[in-house]
Amino acid sequence: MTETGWATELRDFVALQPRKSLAADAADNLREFILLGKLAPGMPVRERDLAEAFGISRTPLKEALRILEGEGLISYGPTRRPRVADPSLAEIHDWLRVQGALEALAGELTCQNATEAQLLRIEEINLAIKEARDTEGQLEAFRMDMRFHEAIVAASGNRALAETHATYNARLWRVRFLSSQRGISRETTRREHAQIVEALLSRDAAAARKALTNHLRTAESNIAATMQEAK
Amino acid sequence: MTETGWATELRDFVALQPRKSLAADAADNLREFILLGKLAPGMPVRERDLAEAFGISRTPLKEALRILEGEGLISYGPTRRPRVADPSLAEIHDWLRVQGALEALAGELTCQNATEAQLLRIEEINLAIKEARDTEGQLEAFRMDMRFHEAIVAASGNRALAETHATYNARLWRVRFLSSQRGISRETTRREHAQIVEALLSRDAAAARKALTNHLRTAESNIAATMQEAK
DNA sequence: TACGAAATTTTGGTATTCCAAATTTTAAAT
DNA sequence: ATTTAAAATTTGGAATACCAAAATTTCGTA
Repeated sequence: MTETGWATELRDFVALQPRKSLAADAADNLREFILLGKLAPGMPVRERDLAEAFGISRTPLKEALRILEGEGLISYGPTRRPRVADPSLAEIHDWLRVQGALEALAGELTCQNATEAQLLRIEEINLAIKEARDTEGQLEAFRMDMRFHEAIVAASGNRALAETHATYNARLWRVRFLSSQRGISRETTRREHAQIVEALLSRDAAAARKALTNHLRTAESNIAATMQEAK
Repeated sequence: MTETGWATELRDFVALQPRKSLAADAADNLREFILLGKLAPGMPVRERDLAEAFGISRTPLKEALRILEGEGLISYGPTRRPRVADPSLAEIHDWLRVQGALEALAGELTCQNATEAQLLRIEEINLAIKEARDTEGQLEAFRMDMRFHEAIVAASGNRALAETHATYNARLWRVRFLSSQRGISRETTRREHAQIVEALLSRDAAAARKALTNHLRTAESNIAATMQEAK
């Protein structure tokens, strides 16, 4: 009997997502390690050790390092030796400015293009953040916060924007997480998120741009404060 | 005799620039090929053939493909087979929006941070564009135009912004080049460039943002027209 | 002739190996 | 004890070999 119907359909569906490579897996795992601080910033990365740790050869591991280089999590020295990135405050400042511009654009586009359902989903996530703060741990609440911003960018309908934004999110994840741990300005965050949601729901592009830009500025000073006292 | 003085200094200086790898070279060459249209958009890329053509093995060539993937010049299908990217008008539209946001930010930052010398250099490049249009060929004039925008972004002093902008430049290079070949709206370009330079020289951040955003809108409609009639 | 299945070829992913550059260690000289 | 040169080690870059998945061709059957 020739295969037909749902079986074929399911197989095609599965086939649509590119089969994950060892390199992509390693990149995911390594990213997690770096973001959670299990690999200290500035620490040299030895390909052979890491490859052995992951149980893969150097070839895919090298590729994983390249991926993370693109995300700013791994940096290469003048002699091509990789190490865990250790961005200065000035670099992070630069990243936040770009991230701000991207989110501001996302806000505008989302006001224009998002479906009503997408906007409601954004509002929903924002409400879930508060709950997560109480019921789940800090980390889960932080993850929810990231998802809030991702949802806004996704709703813009601009795939390139979403991808570029994602790489900046990766670079900034750790420092933003540390900053959020300080627990300052919870009330400020709540208010700024409310402003963002309100602007989006009323599809006021200018207000959305303003609210998101302002939100990033706040993040900037929080991060600066965090890094100062960490030093 | 122990090596000292200028010899050591020179060696250290040379050592500072990362030795370029075969992969980086191949990426440069391949990028050129794609941008000049010697590899048609949509064409499948066979690693073995290309590696042989470049006289290198597949290992560094593969890496070169990854680099160009990051720049949007190579895309991978569901079965991990690489091909020369063939962006739709919708995708290009998305890219231009992001590029616009990046340049708008660059305009703001340049007004704040650029040295006087950098601003004069930007003005100088803009003047050189007109000359190149007469004395040199179209391609040289186009390259000068790219340099104009690069100089603005570089003057912002934000390295991450410059890098991200560069990747979008790479993606958009070919379609912008084709669009510029149509030769329409030379006068419009001249006027818009003048507005940009004026805003920067007077360090009027709001005006710079506006002028650059507007310039990108113009590029957008030119490109749309070019692609329509090419189809 | 048209269709489909099986055999063949092609292709990218990965492991292994070798090599040159860079780093570290060792040892000798002052 | 300090410095410097040479030897040994470590490290990333690149070539090669092999494999499984995918695409193509071949060939038999209706």
